[in-house]
Amino acid sequence: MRPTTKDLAKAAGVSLATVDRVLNGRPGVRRATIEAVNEAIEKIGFVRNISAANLARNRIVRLAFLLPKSGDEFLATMIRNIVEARSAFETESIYVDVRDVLENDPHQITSVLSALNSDSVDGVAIMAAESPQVRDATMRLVERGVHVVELISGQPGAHPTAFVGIDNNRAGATAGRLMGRFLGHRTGEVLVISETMNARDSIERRLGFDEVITNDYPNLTALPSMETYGDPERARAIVENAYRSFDNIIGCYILSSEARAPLEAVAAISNVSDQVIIAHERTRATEAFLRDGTLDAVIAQDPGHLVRSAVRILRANCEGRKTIASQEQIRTEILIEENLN
Amino acid sequence: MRPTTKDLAKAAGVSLATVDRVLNGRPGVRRATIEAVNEAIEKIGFVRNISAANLARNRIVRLAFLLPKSGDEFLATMIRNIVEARSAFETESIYVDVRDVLENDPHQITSVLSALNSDSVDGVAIMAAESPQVRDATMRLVERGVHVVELISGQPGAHPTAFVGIDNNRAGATAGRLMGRFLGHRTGEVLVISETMNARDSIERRLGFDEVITNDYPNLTALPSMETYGDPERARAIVENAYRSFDNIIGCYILSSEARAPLEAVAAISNVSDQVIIAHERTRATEAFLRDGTLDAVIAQDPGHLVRSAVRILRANCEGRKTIASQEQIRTEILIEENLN
DNA sequence: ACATTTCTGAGGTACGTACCTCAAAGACTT
DNA sequence: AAGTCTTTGAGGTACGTACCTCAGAAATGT
Repeated sequence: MRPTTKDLAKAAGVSLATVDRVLNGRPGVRRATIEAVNEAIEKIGFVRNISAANLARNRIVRLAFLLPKSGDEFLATMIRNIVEARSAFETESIYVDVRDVLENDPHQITSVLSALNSDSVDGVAIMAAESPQVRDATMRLVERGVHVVELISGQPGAHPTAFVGIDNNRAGATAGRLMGRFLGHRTGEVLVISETMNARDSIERRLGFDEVITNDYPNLTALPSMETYGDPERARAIVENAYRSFDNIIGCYILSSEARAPLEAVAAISNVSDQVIIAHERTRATEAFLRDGTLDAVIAQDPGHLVRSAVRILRANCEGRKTIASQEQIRTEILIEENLN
Repeated sequence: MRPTTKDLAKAAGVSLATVDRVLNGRPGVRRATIEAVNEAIEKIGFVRNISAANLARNRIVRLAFLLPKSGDEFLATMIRNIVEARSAFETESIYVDVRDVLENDPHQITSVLSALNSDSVDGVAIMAAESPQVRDATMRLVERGVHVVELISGQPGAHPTAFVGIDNNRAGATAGRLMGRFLGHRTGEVLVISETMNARDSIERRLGFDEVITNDYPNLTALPSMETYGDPERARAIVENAYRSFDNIIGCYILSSEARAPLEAVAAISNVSDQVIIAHERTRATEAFLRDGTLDAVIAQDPGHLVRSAVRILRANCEGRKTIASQEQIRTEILIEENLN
């Protein structure tokens, strides 16, 4: 049978109260006694019974996801994953709340963050474009005792908080490699479309993409990033303009998570079967485009994994536990038609 | 505050004892009463406190992994993942045992399975080549009250047991598509190397591969499968023979999980940079070959995910719970150098 | 109306840990 | 040696569920 605190007390030659003080880091125990208890823990292989601890603590974990407010299909998928997993979380006394934050408004994000404190929430997963204000507000939130993970796009600088997401430089490089290999020896231009190049993740993807193309594929010319600002009209306009200006576009890399509008514009204006088109994130739209051959590959991260990973990390932080590192590594997935499931 | 069984009893207008009978499926409750309790559960949103339940039950879950005994690096990785996750499992009162089963010996596997019963183990994850004997033994094991999942390669036929692994047909098709796209318009032969073509997974991969090559790449000829029988000497011999017999080999697909020996043979005999080489499973060897450019792509399934998924499913089965389906879907991953983490 | 069976209630103990109080032992200071 | 401060022990209650017993109520059959 698994040893209990009682066994531990006996093994360490101390009382239950002292064992309790050591286990829960309470004051008033001599260093020598603490060490004796720790040695006994090693010796008898004591492992805290989490069920009993949770029950005794009667503690719940309150988490919040702060997500941009946008019609983005990828975001909708994220939210769906959170909602789907919610009942499973509640089973473990984890209550997850989703809050919309205005997109691209550091001021509003900051005010939301400032309103949070450890009385109302134990952990927060933040998905926000980088900005000094957001970063500072995050720091202060951490100082107020709230655990934080950064989701998908991290804030720059020294990180006291965990990051949950893929390495965007690597993701861009992956896209670049596939573009180069799928195009073979063909010579021409590659269109690069982004919602905005102000976001850290877009910049990193672009850098990774360019590095591969520049180094290994002299036959390809990656055009300057064109920004849609999330506007389908504008997307269509810049795509039309691009295909008018360049007469040998043989590839297209859409590096933001909302691929639908740019893809539809490209499909409407050019012959997609002559081009290699690569986008990001698995959504209903990108899946459909993969299946009908419009898209050649999708670089994706699993939203369900992102959500569960963020929750696991926050919970572990709240309870002072460690996580299985390999389980929290978000993979940069390559999707083609054949491996959709 | 979260409602407890006491609240539930009050809401349903019955006693705690009756609530307990309903919740744990004990006999001696009228149908009408059961329904009243279930309605009250819905109404007040009662969720069983798992911590308390586990504590009260004081029940542990004993699981066993039955794995082939082989020097296979992929298997070693699997075992490493099990061992690494073990302490995290023990935290949740799950005890995992790993047992070696002789490879390719249905008789021995069957005798091991026959020796198992619900007194010594609650759930078993089996990884074994298909055979009628193993299948029957599995069925009998299930009848003795032991939960079973089939790992990586499932037994054919009607499945009362869960399967944890990828769709090998899809995996083969994925390899075929990448082979075709990476080779572009080049014309030539593609070598296909397998440890054995008796295993279900190998056959399925081959079928998926051929379907894509045959339908979409008339410029490519997939050669008949060559079997190494796990013998490096033999691997070298058949590879040498292949490159002597065919003078225009431009691709190589290694479809079994042990890619090292065939890869080394191919690298020693031919010029790998002129060929597209695709293998399965992420191991130290395939990672190194991806990094040095020998391998062009790897089709993989995450061993850590396999292990955790098998354990989660078995545990849920033991406790009569459901799992989050999407979490247990093992992805067919495409790995190139750029997305190795 | 009776006996019999089925159903329900009341009450208890147990699981292992957290957290509390109070007393007492020990260490240290002057 | 007396006083103060630190450390330890003993004992308690609480968390929410599982599982047990036994008595009594309700439904069923004759």
